[in-house]
Amino acid sequence: MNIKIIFPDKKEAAIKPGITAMEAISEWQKKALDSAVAVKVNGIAVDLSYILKEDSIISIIDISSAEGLSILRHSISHVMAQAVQNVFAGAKVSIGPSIEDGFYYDFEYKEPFTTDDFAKIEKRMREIIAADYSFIREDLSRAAAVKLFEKKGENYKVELLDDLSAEVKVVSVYKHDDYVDLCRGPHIPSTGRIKAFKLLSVAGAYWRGDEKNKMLQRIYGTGFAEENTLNEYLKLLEEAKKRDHRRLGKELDLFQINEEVGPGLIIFHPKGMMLRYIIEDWERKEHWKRGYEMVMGPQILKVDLWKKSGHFDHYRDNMYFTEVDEQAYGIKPMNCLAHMLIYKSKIRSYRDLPLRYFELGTVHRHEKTGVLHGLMRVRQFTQDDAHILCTPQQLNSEIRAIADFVNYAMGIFGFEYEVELSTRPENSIGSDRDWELATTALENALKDNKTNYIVNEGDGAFYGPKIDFKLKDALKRKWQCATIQCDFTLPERFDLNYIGADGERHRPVMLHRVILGAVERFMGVLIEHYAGAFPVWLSPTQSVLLTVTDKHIPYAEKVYGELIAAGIRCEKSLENEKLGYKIRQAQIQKIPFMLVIGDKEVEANTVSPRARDGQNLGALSVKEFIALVQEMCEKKK
RNA sequence: GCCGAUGUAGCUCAGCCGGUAGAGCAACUGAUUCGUAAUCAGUAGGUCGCCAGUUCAAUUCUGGCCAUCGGCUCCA
Repeated sequence: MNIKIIFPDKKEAAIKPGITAMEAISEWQKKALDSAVAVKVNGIAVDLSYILKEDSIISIIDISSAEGLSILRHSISHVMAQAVQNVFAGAKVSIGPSIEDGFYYDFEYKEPFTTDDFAKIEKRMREIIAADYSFIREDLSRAAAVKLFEKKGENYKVELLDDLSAEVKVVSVYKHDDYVDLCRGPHIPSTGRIKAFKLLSVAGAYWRGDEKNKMLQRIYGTGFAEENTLNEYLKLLEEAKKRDHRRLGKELDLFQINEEVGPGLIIFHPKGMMLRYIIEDWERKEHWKRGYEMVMGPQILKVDLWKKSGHFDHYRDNMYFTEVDEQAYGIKPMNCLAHMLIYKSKIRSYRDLPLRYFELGTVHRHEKTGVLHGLMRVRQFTQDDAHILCTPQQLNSEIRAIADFVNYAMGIFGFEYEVELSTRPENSIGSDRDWELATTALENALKDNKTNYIVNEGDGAFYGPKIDFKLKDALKRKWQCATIQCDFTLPERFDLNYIGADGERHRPVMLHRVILGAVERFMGVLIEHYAGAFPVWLSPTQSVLLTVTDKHIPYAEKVYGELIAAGIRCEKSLENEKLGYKIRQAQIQKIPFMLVIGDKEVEANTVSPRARDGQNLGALSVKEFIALVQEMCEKKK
């Protein structure tokens, strides 16, 4: 009995069962095999050597697809694991998946690996690739697999096998040369198919991502179909480094982090502070437009209040404490407490709700040393924080309005973002029912707004579930900025009430939310997003006056006076240098407009703006230039 | 906090097997007065992250600490 095979072009073939997918494809379109790394049979990814036993719809997994590249990288990780074991006898393997831009493999070994070892490992990898070993899949009973890896002393693999659910009776292993790995596959047909790879870095990583477990050594690498795409990627990494906000922060004189002051504490220089002021100023107005009221709480609050809120029990490790007049105080790590006390200062009616309290609130959190990172992860930061107190009925529209606000704000800056819904964590307060209500409220709002999101189980705050909005930095690392957290618990703990239409007391719900998140982090992402070349409305310096010779200084001073009087942020470059030099300096500082001032301009009473992109705007009167900049600010350009 | 790497002039980086340090840019001084990405010459600038130890002698070797970088864990 023949079986029916349907190829990607819908062509059908009747073949004898028992031939491999590769053979079947070869009959269909031999050329397709040149760039095929694996194949999908009835929607399931398998090796090209997969034996066809039943009617099958076949599609090719090509190296040019994301899936194909991922399979290639996974195979490279196996080759690397073998190479590491060959070079470092006794190294134990654990897991080695492909990841977004490459792959890694985690090892246990008595000595630390360093990047100096890469040359040796890569050399051995090239030998393995040159030998063109086939990847051979073998299905084993679970017991046989345990025995196999026990014999090899691969206790991490044994642990993985032990933890499989009881229903799993058969597992697969992949072999090439003398290397065997527990693996679902699929893999490329043979090691010789690897054309371009590079090991990138070593790092510690806890076994199974749990800090209670042993720390293994992770080697990161990447691989591509061809040498030139690999080189392009490496070049891209170099380019990304130039966008690093820590580097640009120094080059553009925006901020410093000083060892004498302490880690994770930011000192804003004039230009960084100007950028920050512009962002905050814009944001305040956006809040007023949306019915928020500005408030401000104190920096330190008595410890008893933090006990009442649950922060002392659940957040203490992240808090700083101090003592004043024999009274214990906690330095605020969040802004919500004062906002609740504002709510409580009066009897509230359902007619008053929702109340939206907004505070650019500076908080302190004791972050672990190893996580500090430029502006992105600091110990003192300012949140554009708000707490919305509303009735349960208002919850949906409030959440949706916040999500729209976030979307509007991100649109102003041209950010793409990802949305995650985080559910109840282990160490949390509140009843199951409240968590259920809160989570559903968030989820419904996302659905009503037709937002794509993923669910992050157990990643919520201790008092409630949250919607997180994540932005990416230059190296594609994701940073949480905006967040909406739904909280039934703190209103309970603080006994917040409102009088309903029925004359009875009711409990309001509280939303915690930030739009930009932490101003510091947002600025960090923003700097990388624009690579330091801020649009005119955000640029700390919008224009710089460049004199051709000393004799143009008086006119430049006059223009300067007019520009700053009109609110244009302007600098003077009057030093005795050639114009080319001044332009280069201004270009490096990424200033949007350079105003050239020479004889022509003095005579005609004009300025000649040169845009950052090199474009010459011709002669403009000072008034015209002011209008141009003001219009760009107005339009957020 | 954990694993690894790194720390030399304001910045970017050299400096071998121990004999108290250099380059480019920036700064300063002078000359030049110049039209769209670097004018020339000169000068100055360093407790070699900090603290111990080994040594006749430590930027160099050893230990501890601090900070930074890449990850892990955690997070705005």
